[in-house]
Amino acid sequence: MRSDCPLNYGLEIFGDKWTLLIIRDLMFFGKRYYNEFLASDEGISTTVLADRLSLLERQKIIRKRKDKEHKQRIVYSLTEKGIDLLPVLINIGLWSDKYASRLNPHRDIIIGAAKKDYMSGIEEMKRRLYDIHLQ
Amino acid sequence: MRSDCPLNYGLEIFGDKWTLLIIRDLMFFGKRYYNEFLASDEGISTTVLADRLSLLERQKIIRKRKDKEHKQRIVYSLTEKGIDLLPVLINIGLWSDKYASRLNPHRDIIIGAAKKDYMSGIEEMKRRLYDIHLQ
DNA sequence: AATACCACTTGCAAATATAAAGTGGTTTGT
DNA sequence: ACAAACCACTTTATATTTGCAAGTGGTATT
Repeated sequence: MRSDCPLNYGLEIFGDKWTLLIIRDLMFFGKRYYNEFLASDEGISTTVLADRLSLLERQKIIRKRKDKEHKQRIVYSLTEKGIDLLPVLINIGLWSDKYASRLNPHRDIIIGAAKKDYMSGIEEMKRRLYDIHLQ
Repeated sequence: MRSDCPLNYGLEIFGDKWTLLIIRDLMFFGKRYYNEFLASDEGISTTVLADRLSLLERQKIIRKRKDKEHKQRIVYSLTEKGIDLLPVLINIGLWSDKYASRLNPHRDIIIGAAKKDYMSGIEEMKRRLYDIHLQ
């Protein structure tokens, strides 16, 4: 049910594991194509992926464009609204890093980017994401 | 499917709307009892509430205790692991506040607490939550 | 002693999410 | 030029989750 809580607004949109994993892939792993998302370690299904991409596009968190060279290929990228989710993802990552086992390969990409210099790290990452968004 | 990504660890646990709404109720609205959670605006069902409380307890994000005066009454509170989710919730709230309509009554409680002085606000709120946790 | 309250649990229908296979077009390789 | 492979999805069928109503075994209130 919808409510007037601002937290609930966000949770209605991305309070779902798969949605946030797609945003993670765009944000930290530089993925852009449908089949790149499909290949993620968590094993998202085509149905769920299509559903979430369409939801994210309707919410204007991501943008869909056709690749200039390959007509059948579609390029996804984060909008400003999507890029603004970086602090949310970073803080989920920092929390997980504190409470999960440290032995994993993705750790350096997500946590290393944030931990040492949290705010300036976010600014730098935002700039890079904007570049991709605007190119 | 489980993966080695630190983000995924967190999402496996609380990457679910209802779970985060319960944490919100504990964190910002001072709720402590089963029927207080049931009464939230979003209308959680008893089945889902019982399921999520048990999950959160198994993950040691919340703690269950019996009320001293009323034996049948059970008091829920956030553990340190739960309190450490504050930056996640705050940032979801800040994002929602930026992109949702501003006309809602919960806004001041969540956003007002964070926006003006973000870091020291978090520290103060953590202290209050620890007091509840330790009492 | 009866009634109300408490934190759940159970049973079941309905809604939702998911996997597996298929579709129609595009590009690649020969 | 033609077949095979690739692309981003749909469709179909099954599995899971959810909401609802009612019930449970206690405890507190009147």
